[in-house]
Amino acid sequence: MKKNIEQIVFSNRQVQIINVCIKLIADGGIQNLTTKHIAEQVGVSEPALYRHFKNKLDILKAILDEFKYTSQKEIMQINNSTENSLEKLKKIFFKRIETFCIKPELSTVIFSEEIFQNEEILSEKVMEIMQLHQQMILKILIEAQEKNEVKNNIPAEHLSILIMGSLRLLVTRWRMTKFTFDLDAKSKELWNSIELLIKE
Amino acid sequence: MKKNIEQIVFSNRQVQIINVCIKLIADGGIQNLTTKHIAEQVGVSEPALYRHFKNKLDILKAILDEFKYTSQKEIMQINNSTENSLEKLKKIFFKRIETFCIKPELSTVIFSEEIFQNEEILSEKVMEIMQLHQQMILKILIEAQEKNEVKNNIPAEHLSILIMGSLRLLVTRWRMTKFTFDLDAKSKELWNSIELLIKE
Amino acid sequence: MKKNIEQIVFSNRQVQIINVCIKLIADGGIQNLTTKHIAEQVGVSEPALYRHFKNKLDILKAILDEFKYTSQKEIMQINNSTENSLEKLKKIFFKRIETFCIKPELSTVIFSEEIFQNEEILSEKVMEIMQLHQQMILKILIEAQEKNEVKNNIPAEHLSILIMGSLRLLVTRWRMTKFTFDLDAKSKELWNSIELLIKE
Amino acid sequence: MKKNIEQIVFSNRQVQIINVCIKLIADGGIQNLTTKHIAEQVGVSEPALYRHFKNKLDILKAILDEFKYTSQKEIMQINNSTENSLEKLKKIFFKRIETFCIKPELSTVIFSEEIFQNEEILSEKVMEIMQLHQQMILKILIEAQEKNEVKNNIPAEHLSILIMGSLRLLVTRWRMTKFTFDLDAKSKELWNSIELLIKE
DNA sequence: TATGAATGAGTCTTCATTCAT
DNA sequence: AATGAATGAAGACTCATTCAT
Repeated sequence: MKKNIEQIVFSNRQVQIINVCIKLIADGGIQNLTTKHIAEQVGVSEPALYRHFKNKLDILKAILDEFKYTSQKEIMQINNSTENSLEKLKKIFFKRIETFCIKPELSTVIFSEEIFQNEEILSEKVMEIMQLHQQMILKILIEAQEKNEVKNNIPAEHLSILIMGSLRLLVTRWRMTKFTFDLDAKSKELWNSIELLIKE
Repeated sequence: MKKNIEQIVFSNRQVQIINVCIKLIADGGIQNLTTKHIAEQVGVSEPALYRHFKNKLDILKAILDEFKYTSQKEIMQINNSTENSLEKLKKIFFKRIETFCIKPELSTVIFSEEIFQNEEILSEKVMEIMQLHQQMILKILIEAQEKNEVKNNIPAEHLSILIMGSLRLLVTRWRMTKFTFDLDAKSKELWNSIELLIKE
Repeated sequence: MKKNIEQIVFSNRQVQIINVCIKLIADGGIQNLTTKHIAEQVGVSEPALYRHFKNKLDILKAILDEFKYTSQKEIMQINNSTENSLEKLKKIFFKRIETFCIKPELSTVIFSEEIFQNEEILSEKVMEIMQLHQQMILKILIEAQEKNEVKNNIPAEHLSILIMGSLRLLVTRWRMTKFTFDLDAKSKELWNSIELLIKE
Repeated sequence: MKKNIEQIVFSNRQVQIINVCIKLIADGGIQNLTTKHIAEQVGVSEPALYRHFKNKLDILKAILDEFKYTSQKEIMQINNSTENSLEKLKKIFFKRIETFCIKPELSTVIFSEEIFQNEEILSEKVMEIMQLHQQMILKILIEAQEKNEVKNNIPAEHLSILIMGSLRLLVTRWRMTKFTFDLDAKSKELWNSIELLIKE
């Protein structure tokens, strides 16, 4: 919010590599992300990867930058709309769900902070992404409480943890059951319950 | 619940190795868990490890088995007490928090399902552990609803996701901020809010 | 005879590796065939070997395939000639001797079935090679008996064992005396005796 | 013949270890002969083996010494009998077959000179054993030729190669077909053919 | 832009052997 | 006579990366 959103431009090949990497991590964890596997999946030789990224670390950075950029844009857009606060929260909630429905592998990568804890620079980026969401949701929740759209007797921070925590856990369960249930439907039901609970 | 709890006995050395491994994973992710590092931290040569575990996979299995065994015991004990249902939930909630306060590294390992997704047998164990908790909490929540200790207009499953999801997210934030805030205090506040929300 | 001869193409490096391996086995047995030694003798690093063969087993397979292919070709060629049967036998006999004279190390590898008994797939290949020779020699011997070139009162199978057995033992002695006698000369003398014995 | 036969005394445990080793080599080649496997099969711990043999090399020496001692005794006995020369040859021939019939694994070890070529001291012992047999057979063959029991127009050395070579090959085939044919019967038939060929 | 060949550093694991008990 | 614990050396193989073409 403080920093400007940096426009990121990736070449087609870079985007392809990023997506292949997300899939590889989703499939077999960070240990599955080897240059050999990436090259195989992309359909080029290993050295070719180095034309597009300086090294493996740079690919991981790119994954996070891409995600950060996209979700930042989405969140901003929702926040700048004229809807009421509760509606904004709902939109953010479902935007995330939508992202994962479209690209399920992403959920594995984004919610596995462990993957990026090896490198200072990566774990910082993960923190940034988490805070980005958290602060925006907190801000909107406080607005909502001020406008009496949401209960006042619960600290906004706790509401934020409840909402995002349950979103994360639902997605985690979806992922662990190999995406076998309908995340879209389940998340709508969950949101209804959340609304019921937090609304004044 | 269906299966009997299997008693697991690990030698001193095995327990030491298990703990070293948990620390290594917490420090630098699964990629940091190499036989070289384990041996260094334990203070023996690499081959010596193979006297105590068949191979690396067996150590990871042991970590999960240990945790499963311990939390199963705790949960059973709480469930068999004569307290009311809400009190039981609270006890389970704080028991988990306590476990992580005592051994913070464990939180990294236990909530990073990604670590274990490489191997079928490990991800199955992770699923078992998750289901163990989930099912017990669900059961207690339903009892609580029947006894009107907890709101009836929200599906128990959603309440379960809210409770466990927020617990997980709080712990995750604690971990990502390098254990710099007082988890014990924060969790108590969070629980108060949860109670406020879900009580009739 | 039933199956077609499969053309095998090995790169220069592959051929070099194969030959180095044959030498290493001849020098110090299968226990001497380590990736370290192979790499040293080839003059590359150990990992480089894996660019040319999937693993060590594949190198051993290649050794046998190469030999099988070569001797199959030779035998076929001799068999398809218009010479009389005894002459064919002689040609096959001396062809094998010639092969070993040119590449003495090969004798160690080829007659040491023990080397390959570790792996099902290798011992099968060894069997194939043995049967290939045996069946052809048997066929020619039976023809020879029918044409009265060779004694009829001895089963062809026994003659085959006598011929191939003595060839093998002569080569084994040559090998065990570190190739110090003139195999070429000795084998000619031996063949004369064999002819004297088996001719009508 | 020149040297005296050295009496060798092995303890029960030593004999057990020797036999286990022979089986292990027969089963999976020299690479299968590890202290771990030996200990497992004997039913003791690895260090216990070192109470009975100085090291692994000493076990291999013992295998060869045992075999040498036994066959030396047998051969001497046969040679000292009053039978005619051809009969002696036959006895030696069948004595070896009998040995293998009783202890099939031995055939793998004894005819796989490659196993012992790693160590000078072992390959020397193998040579000694081979020469022991060869020289005795040669001596008897020459006697037989002098007494006109056997053809004179073939060098005794060639007859020796034919006899021992075919014995070896028959046994090798028996071994490679996993001892599935009746070696005893087949060897009798083979000997008949040999006699037919070499008798005057 | 791409690749075939290569490699130093490191992976997990097994080897024969020793030592204190 | 035997073992539990340990280890230096070595085993096969993989890693990310470089370089010449």
